[in-house]
Amino acid sequence: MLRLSTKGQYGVRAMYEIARGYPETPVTIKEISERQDVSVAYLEQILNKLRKAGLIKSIKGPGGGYILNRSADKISIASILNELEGPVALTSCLDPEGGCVRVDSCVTHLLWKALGEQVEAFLKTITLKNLMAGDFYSQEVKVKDKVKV
Amino acid sequence: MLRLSTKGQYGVRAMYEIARGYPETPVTIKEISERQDVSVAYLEQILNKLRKAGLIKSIKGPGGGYILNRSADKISIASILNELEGPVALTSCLDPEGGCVRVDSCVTHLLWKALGEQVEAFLKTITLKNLMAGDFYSQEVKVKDKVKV
DNA sequence: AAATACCCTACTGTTTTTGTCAAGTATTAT
DNA sequence: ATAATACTTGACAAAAACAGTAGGGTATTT
Repeated sequence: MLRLSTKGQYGVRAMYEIARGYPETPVTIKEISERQDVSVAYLEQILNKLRKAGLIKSIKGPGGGYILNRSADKISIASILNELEGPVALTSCLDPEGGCVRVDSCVTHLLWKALGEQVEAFLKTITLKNLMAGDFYSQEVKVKDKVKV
Repeated sequence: MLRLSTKGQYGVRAMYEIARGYPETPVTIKEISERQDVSVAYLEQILNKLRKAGLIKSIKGPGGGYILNRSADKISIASILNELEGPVALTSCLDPEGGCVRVDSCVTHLLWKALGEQVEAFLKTITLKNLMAGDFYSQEVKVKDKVKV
């Protein structure tokens, strides 16, 4: 259950490669493609979104490539996935645009909401820098002491 | 991102209805269908899985229906979702059957693993009883202090 | 002006999801 | 017995989401 799309996975891995070049060396799509074994065309789609979101910037022409727009410790995994897959919304009920017709009567509504918040909180605490260092400080993600309906 | 399938959602809601009848009254599919607005045919599939998993038992014939196999405080949301959607496996990498060809080189492997474990831990702490009471004690789900690769 | 490298949109095959349908089996009440 | 109730099972199909390709375009450097 709860599979992450390849877009999200590849996106994080691509960001990891770009982070490795920061702040000096732009990394080309081709390099990312080879190192992470993802097609250039597919990466183009992914990096485009991340660029538009302001996470990375691109430099055209020879010697160009992609580079982080801010330092690795300021880019969370959550911010990457949010751009590529949208916000965590375990049910259509919880889609940002709303549309839950049963909200009040839906007994599980708050449950999914709490779980979503927990996931989001976790992903926010982990940055690209953490990923590169290979250690995840999971600072006690606490959702809520008690949620009473 | 991370959408839960309707099967999982309906499953939890169906279990909620069945829990309401426990331990006296078997609840029929028809009743669940009406109260939760899910088709009888679809519920049949879902309840069948839950029955085979031993979470509920069925009583045939008039006056029959479904009933919990153990008390509501002994059935976690995790156990329901696990039957209907399989274990949390955010990437194919983490599928129980294995098959990750890159494990060592995959920088994100541990990240997804940690997140999955966090989700699973959260869902395990919440039981049908909690759901019925409407309060989720989220007892500080702590993943790991520090994971060093 | 040639080479490099990003930019953008459309499209398509596959897989998963979300159900429906039809025919069956078991049990109870009369 | 038999009719009514209710669960059981497997096949199937429409629709949505996913994963990725293709092909042309634009900007920059040497």
